Amino acid sequence: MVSETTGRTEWKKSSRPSGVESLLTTKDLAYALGVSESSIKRWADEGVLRAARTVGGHRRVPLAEAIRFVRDRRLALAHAEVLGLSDVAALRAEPMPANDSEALRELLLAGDEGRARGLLQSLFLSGTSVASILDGPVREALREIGELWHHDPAGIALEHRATDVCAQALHRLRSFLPENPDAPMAVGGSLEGDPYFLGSLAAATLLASEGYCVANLGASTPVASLEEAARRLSARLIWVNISSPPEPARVPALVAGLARAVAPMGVQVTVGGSGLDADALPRLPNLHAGRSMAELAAFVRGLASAGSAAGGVTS
Amino acid sequence: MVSETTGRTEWKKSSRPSGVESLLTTKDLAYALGVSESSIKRWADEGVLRAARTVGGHRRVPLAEAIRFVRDRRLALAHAEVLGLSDVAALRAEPMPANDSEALRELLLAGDEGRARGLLQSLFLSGTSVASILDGPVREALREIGELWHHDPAGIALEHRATDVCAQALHRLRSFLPENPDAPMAVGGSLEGDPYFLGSLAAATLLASEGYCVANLGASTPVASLEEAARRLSARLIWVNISSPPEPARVPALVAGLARAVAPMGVQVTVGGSGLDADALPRLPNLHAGRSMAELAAFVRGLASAGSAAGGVTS
DNA sequence: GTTGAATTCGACAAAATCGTCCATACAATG
DNA sequence: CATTGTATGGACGATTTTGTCGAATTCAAC
Repeated sequence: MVSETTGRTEWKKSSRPSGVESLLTTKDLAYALGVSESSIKRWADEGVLRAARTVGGHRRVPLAEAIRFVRDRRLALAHAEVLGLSDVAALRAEPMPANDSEALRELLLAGDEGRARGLLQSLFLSGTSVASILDGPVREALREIGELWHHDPAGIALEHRATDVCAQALHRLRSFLPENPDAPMAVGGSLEGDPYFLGSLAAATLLASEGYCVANLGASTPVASLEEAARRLSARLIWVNISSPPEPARVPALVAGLARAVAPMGVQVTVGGSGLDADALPRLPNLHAGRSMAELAAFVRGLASAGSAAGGVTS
Repeated sequence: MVSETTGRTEWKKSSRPSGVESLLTTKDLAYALGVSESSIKRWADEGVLRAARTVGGHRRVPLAEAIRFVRDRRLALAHAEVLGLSDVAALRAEPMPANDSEALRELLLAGDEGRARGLLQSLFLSGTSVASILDGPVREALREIGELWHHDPAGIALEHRATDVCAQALHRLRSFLPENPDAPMAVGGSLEGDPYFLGSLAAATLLASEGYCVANLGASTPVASLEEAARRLSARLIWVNISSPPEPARVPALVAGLARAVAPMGVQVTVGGSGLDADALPRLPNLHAGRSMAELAAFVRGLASAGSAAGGVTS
């Protein structure tokens, strides 16, 4: 079930351990089929769609009936992932994990690109913040996949494919975000020699969702290039993702040098990532470390608020 | 929904948040294409435009089918934004060099993400094959950008950003392609230690456009992982992208070993990329080198033809 | 249990689409 | 020039879908 206001995807848990049947509400089925709730109600009342009733009179459509209905009538699906995810749950004879992270991990391990994308997309469309999606399901699922299998070829294959699927999903999320060429500019990437591009892509997606105009330089970008790009594009913000730097000990000096170099331009530098030792960073007025996308989001919101109040940041 | 009087697209406020509907009504599609509803209805009834029906008989056109139709018939888009192609609409604003490669290069150098995406999308929509797009504008523009500036920080920044913009564009192109889970599977990536992901992404996009179900393992993937993924996913084809391998001399042995390992499964191995010395490869029945995406496309079409004619390849 | 927010119900009005028929435009042909 | 064939766009009542509202129900947290 997709909840619009709570912003979470919740799957019904059946009290019976066996023979569970997922029941769809009119809203969920309407969303999956791309029609209005009124139509679902009418079809159920006409009898063409067999719907059960709760004691209070609410319609509930068993998943199997929904699938039969779609197939019999040759209906097109607007959002197959709703039915699809439930389908996985039905096949496994147990509900999909209520936890979105577990659900995503299972889909990624199964190599189910479409439904994995669908899960992230439906989270986004149902109002979950990009920060929550990235800090939650995406980060968790990839961390677990990475940890469990980091040594053998099959594990590497799973991890690489999972990363690609997440990258696809993030690119599609970004295509839903409005673009504003007049928005303040942000530039970023991973440090030179750091091959992980997903952290930087995640930061780019987050900043785009926060209204920035984003230039992602991707993996293995020298700090000098970040500085140059920031200068040329008149960026207000630089993000640096640290995942697997070749020389962790040099990271603090590198980012500190970057922060000092761009300080005269009034540029803020934010650093984050799994490979970052935040405590090792020197304290500079325009250098900020964050452990999560939520923190990055909070920071840029703070910037925006200060800017709109004093006019200093956006000027 | 498209308002007739204002001529603008207005989204229902109570339904899901922003996003393009994946099922189009006749009115929406007519507005997007700048034709009458009657024409849409007629095309759908003739079968040249495959439309699903609602329970009550209203036509609904899946977005992917609408895009296929536009591409096949070389139709102009009057209001591309209705189809989620606002990048294409933005492209119309100002004149471009007649040469697509030059135009793309200029847009990438200017960091104009939107118009760069729009250019590639409009090439796709006007019927240009994915292979031609990749071998032409994308390859040319990136090659020139890479050659001109490969040493200084500004050049690296430009190249990284251009690569990211192209990656965005390819991901969006892929989102236009129909997905078929029953299609033959293809697996691929760049060799271990080779950090360039774009060549692999390009190959994945091309194969998707040729009807394959694609699993892209991305940059720096060990051959053992490619083999394992091919085995697990029952792939029919492996692509290997060679851009900047750490030890070029070992490449022939690596891919030859891969080809031999998967030969018993009847898997074909295709190798390509700017860093490949095709003549150094050993001759094996299931190992193929190609210099361009057009060659890769031709090869897989040959595979498909042979398979459908003799049943030997797909058996 | 009780409570409160979110969801769904039922019924109605409003809007969109259907199928069909016909007028127009244009090119090819005799 | 007249005729034929073909593709397009518009008009129409009938049907289907969608949006809206107060009241009732559900669900999770207390």
